[in-house]
Amino acid sequence: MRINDRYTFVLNYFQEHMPVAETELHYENTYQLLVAVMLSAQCTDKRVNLTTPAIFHKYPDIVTLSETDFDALFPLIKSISYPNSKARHLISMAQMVRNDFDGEIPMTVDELVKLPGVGRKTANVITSVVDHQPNMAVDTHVFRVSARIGLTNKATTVLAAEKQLIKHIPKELIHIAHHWLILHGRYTCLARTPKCEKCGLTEVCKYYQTLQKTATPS
DNA sequence: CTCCCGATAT
DNA sequence: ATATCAGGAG
Repeated sequence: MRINDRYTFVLNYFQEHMPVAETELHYENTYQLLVAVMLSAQCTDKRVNLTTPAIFHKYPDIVTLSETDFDALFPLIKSISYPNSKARHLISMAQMVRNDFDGEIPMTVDELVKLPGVGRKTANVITSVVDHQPNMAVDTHVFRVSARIGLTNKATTVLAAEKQLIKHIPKELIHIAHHWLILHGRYTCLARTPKCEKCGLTEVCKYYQTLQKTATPS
């Protein structure tokens, strides 16, 4: 199957079968989204959502977050993955936004990645979700699902996967396709035990085809 | 490349 | 017991 036909099939499937794609991180503004995404590294959204209400109550904006210290913030995120790194990064991030960006969270990838704790994936999420810029954030789900269903061809790095996805997905669909891939990965195309019997993409899925070949006949 | 690093599913 | 979770820094 040609690569363009593959993309068309997958995007049409998501368009018709995926419910309204919304991020499951809870947030009410750009500041809260940035904090939530920074906390979500190697952690489930569900667990992040358990911790953010207390954080947003105690630190309602960049200024209050920039004025706190490690010992005050750490207890609020100690049950998240990598709490030490994330506590330090959150405070340093808020201080840099105040000092170098006039207190406003920047809205370009190049500026966002200068913030401590903010990498390319987080910067792509912020600019895509908040400003609808045609950027594709490649997280663990997007990377895995894209490889399995053949949207990315031999991409060994997230950057290579990002470039291929950007090249083939229409600009106006990129930010929603990002959510489609995440939700598909989270609820159907699971990392360890994918629910192929509930997936409508098996006919184009390279991973599924391989499973059929190697399956021991019963 | 390694390290960070708690909670949950399998 | 081990794999995985909206990754990033050194």
